[in-house]
Amino acid sequence: MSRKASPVRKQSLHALPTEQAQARRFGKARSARSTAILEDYVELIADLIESTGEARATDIARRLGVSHPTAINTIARLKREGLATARPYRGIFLTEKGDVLARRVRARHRLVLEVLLALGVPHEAAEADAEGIEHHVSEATLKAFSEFLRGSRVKKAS
Amino acid sequence: MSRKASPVRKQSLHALPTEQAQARRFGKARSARSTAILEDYVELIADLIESTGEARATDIARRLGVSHPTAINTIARLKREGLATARPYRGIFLTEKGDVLARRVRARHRLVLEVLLALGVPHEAAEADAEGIEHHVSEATLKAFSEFLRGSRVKKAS
DNA sequence: CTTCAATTGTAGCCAAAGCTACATGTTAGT
DNA sequence: ACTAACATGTAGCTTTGGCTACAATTGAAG
Ligand SMILES: [Mn+2]
Ligand SMILES: [Mn+2]
Ligand SMILES: [Mn+2]
Ligand SMILES: [Mn+2]
Repeated sequence: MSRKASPVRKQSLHALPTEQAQARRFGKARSARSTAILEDYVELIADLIESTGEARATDIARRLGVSHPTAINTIARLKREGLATARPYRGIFLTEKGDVLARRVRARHRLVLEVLLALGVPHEAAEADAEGIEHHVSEATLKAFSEFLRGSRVKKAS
Repeated sequence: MSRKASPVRKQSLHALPTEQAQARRFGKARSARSTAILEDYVELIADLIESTGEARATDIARRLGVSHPTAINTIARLKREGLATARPYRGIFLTEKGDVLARRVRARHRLVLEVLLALGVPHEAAEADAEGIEHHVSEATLKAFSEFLRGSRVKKAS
């Protein structure tokens, strides 16, 4: 490739996409990867507040399985990005923006999990995989997922 | 939470998993994230070699949408991890280990893509989302996916 | 055989995520 | 009121994955 004028151009069964298309796709995956952690944090903070009344930095660290300085660093990033605030020794709080994001992320998480379960993925694998997959699901895919679930719920009820 | 003996422990509709379970899940997602880029590179290198005869660093960079030093850096990591070798001005080559990984990754990529399409996700969204999702799909999920596809192929043939 | 464009490499920067080790602050219980 | 356990914060390090700018090498075409 490159300078060499492509010689025979043997076509394989799975042809490559154009450079531009492929770069666009990889770029989307990269940007999803870079927001994945923020999403996990706001979702977890919302969950903790809802189920225990507060979200403390150490609890967040333990649930994520990271050291507490790591959690504190990331929480600082949340603050910088206007997603959260903190009152020391009193826990972490979501801003309006953070709360909106948390709701979206939570809805997506549940939907992905339900689809995996509906496809017959065993419970624990579904839970674990959903934690990663959720960050890479576009609106279009979300819509397809919820329509698929509507369908399979109808089928189950018959 | 934390020191405070949990008072009423009001149960919500979606109870939290245990700390250990949740930490295990997040840990898996983190480790998948850290290998995602390696996987994309070996897959792309295999694709380029198969369809054009060689995989040059600049072509890889263009297709990924990153600068060429970034690609070269990551290729250095591939070499360090024993996945690839390079002959300057002659392209990148996969080691046996790299080739094994590339095959697995490619199979997974196709399967994820097919499942998304079967669920009714529009083509371009499916292609883009698959690029991210593929790195977070466990063996168990893969198995469920291929069984689901077998089912839907049968249904289509009826 | 020369040249010049393309490829490859190097240097040096940045931010994000992770870590350990240590320091400081709070508060629950006695 | 004290104090010890726990929460929080700080310092300083690493690796990864980005970038730009510049340098060096190669080889295709004239
Ligand atoms: Mn997640
Ligand atoms: Mn989640
Ligand atoms: Mn990918
Ligand atoms: Mn892929």
